[in-house]
Amino acid sequence: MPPARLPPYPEWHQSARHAEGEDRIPMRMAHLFGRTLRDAPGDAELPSHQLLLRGAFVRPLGSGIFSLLPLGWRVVRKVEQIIREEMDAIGGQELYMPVVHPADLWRESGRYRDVGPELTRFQDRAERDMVLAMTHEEIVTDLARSEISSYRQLPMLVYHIQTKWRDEPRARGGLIRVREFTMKDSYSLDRDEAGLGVQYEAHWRAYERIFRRCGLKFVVVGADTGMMGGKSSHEFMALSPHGEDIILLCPNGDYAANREVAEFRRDAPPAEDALPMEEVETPNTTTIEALAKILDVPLARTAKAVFFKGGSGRFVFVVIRGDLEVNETKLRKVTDELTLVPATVEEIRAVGAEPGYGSPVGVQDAYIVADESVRDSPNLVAGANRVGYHVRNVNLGRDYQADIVADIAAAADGHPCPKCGAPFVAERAIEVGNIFWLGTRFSAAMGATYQDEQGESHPIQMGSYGIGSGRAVATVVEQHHDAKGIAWPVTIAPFHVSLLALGKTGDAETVAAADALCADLEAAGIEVLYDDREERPGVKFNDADLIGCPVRLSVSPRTLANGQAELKARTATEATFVPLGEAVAAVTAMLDALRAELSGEPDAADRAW
RNA sequence: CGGGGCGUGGCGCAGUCCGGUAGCGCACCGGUAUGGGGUACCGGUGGUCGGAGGUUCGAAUCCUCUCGCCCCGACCA
Repeated sequence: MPPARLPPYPEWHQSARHAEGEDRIPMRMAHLFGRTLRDAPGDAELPSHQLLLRGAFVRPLGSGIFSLLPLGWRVVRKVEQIIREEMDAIGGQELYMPVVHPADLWRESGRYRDVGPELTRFQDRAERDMVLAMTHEEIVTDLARSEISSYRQLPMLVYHIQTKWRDEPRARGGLIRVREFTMKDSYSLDRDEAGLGVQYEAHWRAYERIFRRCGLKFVVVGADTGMMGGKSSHEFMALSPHGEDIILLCPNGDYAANREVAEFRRDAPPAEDALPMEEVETPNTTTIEALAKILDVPLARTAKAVFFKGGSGRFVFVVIRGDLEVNETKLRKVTDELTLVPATVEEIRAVGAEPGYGSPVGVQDAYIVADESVRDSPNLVAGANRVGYHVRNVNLGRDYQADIVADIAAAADGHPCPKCGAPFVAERAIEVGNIFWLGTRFSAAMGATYQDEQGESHPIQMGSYGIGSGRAVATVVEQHHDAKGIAWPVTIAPFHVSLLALGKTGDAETVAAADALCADLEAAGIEVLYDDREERPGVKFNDADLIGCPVRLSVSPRTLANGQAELKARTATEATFVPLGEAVAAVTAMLDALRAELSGEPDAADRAW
């Protein structure tokens, strides 16, 4: 029966959750919303996914949709607070923008048409077209054109931390790739490219500080601009064997790039005189490897044909040297196709080619794209467009013409760095942040202009800069865990200290000592997760290791016999004992030492690139 | 979207091929002992087997349709 009215203060201030005399409620494990799991759900594969589920940080609601339980939400908020501090430090102003947008704004920018089904479109009750925000360039640009009119107002930097929705074709990897997610997006507004350059660099530095403060090891690489358009983009890639992206790193630090855009040095093979074409019989030889073997030539002396159907309907016929792979991102760019899908057998035959024996010689109604490698390599073996036959000594220019000759080859581990020639190291990585040089891509399309000193109007130079906070949290777990569980960097841990009351349940002396420690720690500004449950010590130790607070403090009849508490860092192998009266000071010192390693300043341990 | 796999108490799984009316471990509740690395034992609560339809005397098991989830690929600020 609900009360008719509240009893007078202070009685109502006390609840069943308050212990005698308490004026605030500690976070007791017995009342933590969300319980830890001994076994991870069977469909979780990544360490971060398993541990965040087992530790009661997140729960799935649907494919790529998660609830954040109290522990997980605390971590995310701490990451976001770090982001806020660093954004504010470079002049950012936080604001808030809607997640539902009128489609007309997206039509103005052109993205309503250009972006695929990952943009969710729907109609409201009045049958107006709407979209769910996957990012907010249109809204910022719309705000800018009404709020900004003079060069005197620039430069400007606004940012927001909000939910976005992208209907990914395939969510995967737990929190690494989700459909509903929170990200920080900032948008810079400048009068010219020089100003944009300053803000681009400021973000670069701020991002380095943010990720260092979160304890992430990362590298910055050049990247594709994708659906954002624009001129330049860098990605902040956290190294992880479970990363979706592959990045190529020069061991001398001269170059680092996402495989999607990575260039590599092409050493021109020795010149040869073009020899006459010569057809050879090659039965059952539909792969380049088989061809090289049967004719006993290196892969680099063969030309491979790869067939795509472009979004425009064009048949794209790619010729590349046999030892290289096609990079579809580069190919999309040079062909100006938004999408490329592998061509079907019927489509291939329709242009006069034969799957497995394809050659650009003699095909029709095809857009022929040749990689630089086939221009520079004479006398290659190509297909004969006829089952069971290939042709030796095929030469671009003499035997066929290409519509474009360009770099469309995928860089790979061991390829030479374009700057210094040293062999690349390929690493898997997770993209935790990116910065985009948009230029006037949106402002020109949407009419966001300012007037200069002469009264002339110019489009605003824009940049956009994103960090996925949930992905960053999962990535930290990928980099900071062991067989027992998570080991949070102190800067983003859900609580600073796991306080364990061990020994016989209800032992008055232990409970009193632990209660007192809890109150003293909290009074010192330390966040405590207090394990007061009626559980065996092993259960508490295992849960503390799983949840991963950076410091563990235990009291039990055994430690109290010496007037001590046991202190252990999550990552340490051995515990130490401290007198009860010095426990708070010892915990504070340990936390300070951990914080000192995560100041955001460059560290000698950071890798050169 | 193509290929593969899986949906049985909160979690992990068995049972499905060879229909007979649901089982094990963990968790949870009560109890006894224990009390520093997921302790032991006793006694319990909880599911009608993703959903719909069909075959059958009888369906978790067979058939049809459907929904959802995971993995690989395609795709992806």
